[in-house]
Amino acid sequence: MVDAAVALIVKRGIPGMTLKEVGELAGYSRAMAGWRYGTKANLCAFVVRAVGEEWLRALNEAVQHESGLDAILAATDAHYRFVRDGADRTRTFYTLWFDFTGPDPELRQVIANVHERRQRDVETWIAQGIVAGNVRPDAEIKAIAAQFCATIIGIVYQWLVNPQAQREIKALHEGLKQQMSRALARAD
Amino acid sequence: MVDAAVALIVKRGIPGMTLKEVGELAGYSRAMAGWRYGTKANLCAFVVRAVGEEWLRALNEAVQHESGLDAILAATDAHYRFVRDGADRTRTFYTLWFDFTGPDPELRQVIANVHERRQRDVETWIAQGIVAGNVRPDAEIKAIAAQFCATIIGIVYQWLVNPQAQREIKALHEGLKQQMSRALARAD
DNA sequence: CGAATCTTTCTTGTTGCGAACAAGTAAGTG
DNA sequence: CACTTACTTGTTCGCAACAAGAAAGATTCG
Repeated sequence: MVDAAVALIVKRGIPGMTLKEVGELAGYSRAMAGWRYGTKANLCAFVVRAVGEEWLRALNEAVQHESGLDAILAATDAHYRFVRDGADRTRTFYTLWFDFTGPDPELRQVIANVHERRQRDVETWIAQGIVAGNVRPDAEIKAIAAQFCATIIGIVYQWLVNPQAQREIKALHEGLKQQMSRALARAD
Repeated sequence: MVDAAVALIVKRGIPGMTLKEVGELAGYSRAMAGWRYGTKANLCAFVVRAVGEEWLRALNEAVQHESGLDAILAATDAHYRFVRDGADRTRTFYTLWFDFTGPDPELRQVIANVHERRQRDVETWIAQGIVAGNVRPDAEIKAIAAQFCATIIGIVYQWLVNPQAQREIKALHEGLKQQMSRALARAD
């Protein structure tokens, strides 16, 4: 069911993903998706949560043994791979993510949660780096973490608008790594 | 008519902005908006172009006499004011902007244009700064400009999701200025 | 063990709303 | 009086949302 929704959103966008077709593509009847998820918004939220969990697991695995700047660099690389390899799911995830900026407070909450979790992870990495001594001690943790998350979102946006430009997406991730290095490296 | 569309999008999001209500809110009949713009997508594109032009004028005015790093800092400040003062129009602009990531190639073109124009402006500022000597000569113009634009978009995204956090939006703009200073300042 | 009921899972039927279009009307212009 | 422009009412089609039913187990009780 999630796969069907992903396929349709990638192909025709959110308005083009009809509950009818999701049901039929999954091998059921017209109203199946509507019955199981109640509303279209619910199905969307479910997809975001499903892919979000997947991504979080992949991220944890990639960063596991790192801390400080290294953790952030590893996370950036993992994000790039996520975009490159899981293109359809990642695209759907972020398409919905951007769509949830609307006025529905419940949907907003879904992304607010993922977003805060993400930002806190980054803050933790920086703080660990300070303790471990491989990050400059006067780094403004919250500000830099927020900057990192903002830039990731901006990069993803570019990719959504222009998926062909693989090369540029790669370059943007590299640029972000460089920027974080400048911001966090000890001035030894 | 544009005002009516803006008001409705701010209040209820894009799906909640119906052509019927736009027409009626503007003092006309049910089908007025549909008749004048043809389709809903057309009306949206029109609004984006209208607000985009407005913003470009304001930006030119703000940056006019600056170049190099100073131009970028002035542009960042202008963007923050745009968010702070023209909240409704700015919000609508970016709400549509994010929505146009869908599969409709014509709508994509609208943002691709604005986006490219923006990025080229930034590249020009940096190049001018190199010529004038107040930007380090080995700065990677395209990469840094792309980074700047990506971060702006990321910042706006945060604002769309959480409009209350004025303080944080301000901080993100300041952080961006700092980041650009680090990337462009001469290493004298 | 087997029949009756209950629950889960899915289907067809229906309603309401919005986008898009068609056909019309009422102004003003040449 | 033709003719254009600016707008309105009328209609169609598709989708989301809901309601009511059917079919296939699972559960309970004689």
